[in-house]
Amino acid sequence: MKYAQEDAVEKATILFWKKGFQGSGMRDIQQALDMRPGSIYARFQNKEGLFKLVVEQYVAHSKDKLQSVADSDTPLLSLREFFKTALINPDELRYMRQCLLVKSITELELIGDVGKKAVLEGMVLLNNCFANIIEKAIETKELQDTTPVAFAADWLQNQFVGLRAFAILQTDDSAIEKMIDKVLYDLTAQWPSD
Amino acid sequence: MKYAQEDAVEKATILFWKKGFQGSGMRDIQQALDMRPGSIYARFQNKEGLFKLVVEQYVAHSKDKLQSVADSDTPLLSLREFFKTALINPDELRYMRQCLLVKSITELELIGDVGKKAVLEGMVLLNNCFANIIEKAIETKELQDTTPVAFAADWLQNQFVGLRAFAILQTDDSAIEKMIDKVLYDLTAQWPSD
DNA sequence: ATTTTACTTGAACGATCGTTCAAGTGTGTG
DNA sequence: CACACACTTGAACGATCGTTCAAGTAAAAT
Repeated sequence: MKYAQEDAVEKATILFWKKGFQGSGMRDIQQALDMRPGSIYARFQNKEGLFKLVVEQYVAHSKDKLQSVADSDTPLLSLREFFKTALINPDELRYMRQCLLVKSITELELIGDVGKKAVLEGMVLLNNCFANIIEKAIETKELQDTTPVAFAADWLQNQFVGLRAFAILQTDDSAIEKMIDKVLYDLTAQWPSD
Repeated sequence: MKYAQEDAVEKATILFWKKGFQGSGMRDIQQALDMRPGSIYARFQNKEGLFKLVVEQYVAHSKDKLQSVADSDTPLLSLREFFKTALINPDELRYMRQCLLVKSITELELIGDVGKKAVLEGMVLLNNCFANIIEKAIETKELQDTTPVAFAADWLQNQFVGLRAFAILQTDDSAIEKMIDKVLYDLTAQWPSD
C-alpha cells in the first residue's frame, strides 16, 4: 500500500508542477490519481495535505540530487551537469524547468498554513544543500577559501531560480548552456566585501 | 472618463499583483474597483481583457523607469538605485517585490491567449530596455565594449527575476543590497566566450 | 425634444470548486 | 464466523466561479 501512496504522490506532483496548487482542481487530481474523492480525503486529509506530501517528496528528491553533487570529487563540474539536466529537457517535460517551490511561492497567499510551511521549510533545506556544495568545492580547491559560504549559497539558489525562469521561455538550448557557464564563472569570481 | 479607467486599471493591478490572475476572483475585482459586474464587462470585455490592460500598463510603466535608467549619465549607478527601490520597500508594499510578469508566467497555462500574449510581449519589450541600458553603459565606459549586449540583457533580466524571488522571502534588507552589489560586479566582469 | 450612446445596476445563470457522507468492499485479527 | 479496520465508491452538499442580461441613468448627437 505504501508503494501505491508514493505512486499517487508522484502523479500529483506532475499535476501541481504543471498547473500549480490553485490551478489543480480536485477533479483533475481525481483523474490523475485515478481515485475517487472519498479515497483521496481518507488518505490525504484534503487537497492541502496531498500538496504537503508532494512538496516534501519533491524537496527530498531535490536534496538527494544536490547531495550527490556535493559528494562528487569535482562538485562544481557536477553542479554544471545538474543545472543542465534540470534546465534542458525534452518539450513534454518542459514544465519541470520551473521550480515547483518557486512556483508555489508565487501563490503562497492562496495556500493554507500547512502547505506554506512545507514550501518555506523546503527552501531552507535546499539552501543548506547549496551551502554544502560550496563548502565541498572549497575543500577540493575548485573555489577560493575566501568564498563567503552562506552568502554564496543564497546567491546560487537565486541563480537557479533566475535560470529556471529563463529556461521556461527559452527555445534555444545553447543560450541556456551559455547562461549556466556565466553562473559558474561568477561563482568562482570575486565577492563583494562587507 | 479616461482617468477613471486608468484609476480602475491601477486598482486591478494591485489585486493581480498580490493574488495573481487565477487567485483574483471577479468578486474581488468588483470590490477593488467598486464597480458592478455589468460595468466591468461593458468596459473591459471580461476578466482577461482587464488583465491584458493591467499587464500593458505595468509594462509601459516599467519601460519608462528602465528608459530613464538608460538616459542617465551613469546608467549603471542608476541601475543599482532602480534595483534597490524595486526590491526594498516597506512591508505593506512587499507584494511589489515579485515581478507581475514573472508571477504571471508561472500561471501562463491558466490564462487565455490574449493575456498570455500580453505577458510574453511584455517580457520581450522589457528585455529590449535592459539591452538599451547595457548599450548606454558601454558608451559611458562603465562597461567594456566587449560586453555581449544581447546576452548580457538576457542575463540582467534573469538576475532581476532571481533577485525578486530572493527579496520576497528575505527579511534582511542588507542581504538584498549585497546581492545587488554582486550582480553589478558580475555585470562588469568577464563573459564566457562562444 | 428625441434618439443614440456609453455606462450603470443587481439579480441570476450554469459550471465548477473543495468537501462530506452513507454505504460497500476486501483483508487481517480475535 | 464475526468483528474491526483501512480503504473504496459516487452522489450530493453549499460556496464560489466567470459571465449574462433586462432594465435604468445621464449626457451627447441629431
